[in-house]
Amino acid sequence: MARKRFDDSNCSVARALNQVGDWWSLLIVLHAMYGTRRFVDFQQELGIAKNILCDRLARLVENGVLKKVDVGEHGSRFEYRLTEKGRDLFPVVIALRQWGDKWNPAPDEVPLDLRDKATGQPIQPVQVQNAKGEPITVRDVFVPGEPVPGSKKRPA
Amino acid sequence: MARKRFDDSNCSVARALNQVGDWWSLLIVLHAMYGTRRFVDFQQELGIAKNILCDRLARLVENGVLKKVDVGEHGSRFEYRLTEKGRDLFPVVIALRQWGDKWNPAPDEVPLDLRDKATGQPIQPVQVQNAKGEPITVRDVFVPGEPVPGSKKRPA
DNA sequence: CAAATTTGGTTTCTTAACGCAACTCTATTT
DNA sequence: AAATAGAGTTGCGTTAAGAAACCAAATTTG
Repeated sequence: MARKRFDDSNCSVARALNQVGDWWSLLIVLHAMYGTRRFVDFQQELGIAKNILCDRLARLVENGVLKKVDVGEHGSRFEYRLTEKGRDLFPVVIALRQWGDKWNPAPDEVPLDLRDKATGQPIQPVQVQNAKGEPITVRDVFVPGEPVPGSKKRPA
Repeated sequence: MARKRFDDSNCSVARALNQVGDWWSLLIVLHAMYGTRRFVDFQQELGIAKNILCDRLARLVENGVLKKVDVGEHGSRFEYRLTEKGRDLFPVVIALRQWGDKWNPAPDEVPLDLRDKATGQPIQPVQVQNAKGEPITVRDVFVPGEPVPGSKKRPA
């Protein structure tokens, strides 16, 4: 996070970025979705400094993305698990993953083969869809009440 | 951006975050999707410092998300427009927007009413879908070749 | 034509965040 | 009882973010 806070911004994207918009938070959420739950595992998998990890986990818990669960088990006492709010970031993370795979592919990396447990089939690319379920782009949409974007510059 | 670079990370999410994962970049892309193109407009709409805006625009151009177009027009010489790569962030931005609207609603803000130009109908929530087009959650997927996430901790 | 403005950008300087390493504290294993 | 692991905290140096001032070219204004 930077110094500029957007908690009170009137833009929900800005507020969302305020919660998960820094370097590490989304990666933590990503790994949490992959099944990581414990402090040391996050630390080793991400290669993140411990104090930063502390800070990010605390903030994610504070924002309701993760919950801290006390598990009194063989030396490991806490687990960080996704809340519903956190799990709801699934489309965001997957969309970002697919974007990265498409536009910045690594030669030595397979482009994420996520599959449906029920069917074993690969998932579809995340896309924005209209009411009929057809994929649409940024050029196909408008915000009612505003001049159509692209035709003319917005007043402010 | 922070000091730790992920250009060479073997995770495409990390690499994606390397390009648009800081505070401002995604907001710039968002506003570009709303139709903003000129330096001063970005600056005023976002309330961003000019040097940071310079830096972010340059980086986004460098990464192929925006392109800088010289338009010799009444004192404004450049426009920053989305490339296809940039427009392809549409699902990411919308998913993030919808997540923010859902989980951090602002009392005085309407939760984004994006509509299809063709039909005038609102768009659907961005979701991850299986091969049949059914929405699925993080719990419904697995990565082939790995132990099923959630059942047991991954080796690394 | 000269002065003020606009646009896009650079420089300077302060402040805050990042990252490493070392240290702490509790619980567990040996 | 000593050693180890998990989960942090503290200190400190490095680096990036941010505000504000300054710059230069083109444009508008008077």
